[in-house]
Amino acid sequence: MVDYKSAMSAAEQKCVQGGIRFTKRRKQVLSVLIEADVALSAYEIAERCNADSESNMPAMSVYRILDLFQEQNFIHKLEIANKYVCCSHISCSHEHNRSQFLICGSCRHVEEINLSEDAVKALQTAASAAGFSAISPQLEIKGRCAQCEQSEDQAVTS
Amino acid sequence: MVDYKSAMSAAEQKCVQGGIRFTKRRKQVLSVLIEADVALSAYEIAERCNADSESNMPAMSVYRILDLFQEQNFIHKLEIANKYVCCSHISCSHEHNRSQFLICGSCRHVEEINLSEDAVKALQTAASAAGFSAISPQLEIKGRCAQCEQSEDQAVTS
DNA sequence: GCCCCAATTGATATATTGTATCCGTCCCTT
DNA sequence: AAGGGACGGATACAATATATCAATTGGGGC
Repeated sequence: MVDYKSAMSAAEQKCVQGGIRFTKRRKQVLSVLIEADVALSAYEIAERCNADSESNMPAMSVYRILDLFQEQNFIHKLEIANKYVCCSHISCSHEHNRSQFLICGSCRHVEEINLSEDAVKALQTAASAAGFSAISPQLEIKGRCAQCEQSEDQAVTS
Repeated sequence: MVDYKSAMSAAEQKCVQGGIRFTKRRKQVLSVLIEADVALSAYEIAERCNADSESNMPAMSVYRILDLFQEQNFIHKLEIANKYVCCSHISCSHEHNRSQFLICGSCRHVEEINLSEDAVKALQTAASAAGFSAISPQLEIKGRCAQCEQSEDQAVTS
């Protein structure tokens, strides 16, 4: 995952540089995403914000903050799962424009992977041939995680 | 797109083989998807079914029929766009287990493409390394279509 | 032909995800 | 201190999807 302190301070720094406030609300949301070991929906984020404190985080605010964080490249939205994850490179200072996610079609478990340059180029070439000028640097691939594969095997053989 | 008559008769035949009825409702939904030149949401399908006839197609029925059609490989669900398209190989008799879609992040326009075997293999290899036994044969790639790219250029330069 | 059973559809409710809008508040700049 | 823009509160609502149970239909065996 991501180191909590370095991620939070990196985010704060980037906000300051961008003329954006790193408010209490925003800290809450980012904290939840950093500490989560799974992808979370907007409403799950709101729940977790409200779990241990008196704060009442409305889902509306979560969506607004998630939009902002996506613009700032702090997080990724997984559109196949309708869930959100902290960018694993949030504390890096260099640019990182590629990220690929494997999403289990059964349990929605998410893994971030790194594709080879060649694979990405092949995708881009195919896209260009179809008139798409650029593909998203973020790729979502649906599959089946090892655990779900195993439990299905058991179900079949039992 | 897909030839209407051959697609409908192929679907009917496959239903019979599978012990499934190819009912009026199901014909309606499949017709709409074959004749549509774009991906449609479930509620858009319901609207189109109800547009020109007295039939009152509830969204609930559309979802049920879409589920069935996905099992039968008549259609694909584009999870990034929450829309549905007719499988371009619905009238083929051979097996076809791969399909890849480009989805424009701006206008949600969809193109079906064919990736090279090598590209698919590269994806599968990366997935296996991350513990995913198999990736979905259906890949969705978000990008930007030529038209949206152009209109954004105009917006920037104007 | 008739009856039964399973598949299909109808009908209704509700969950989940996301957007629109308007206003109040807070903080920074001047 | 005042003006103004960024931020959040509150509310409503749109869009997508699932759950559940009852009614109907249609095909196969008698």
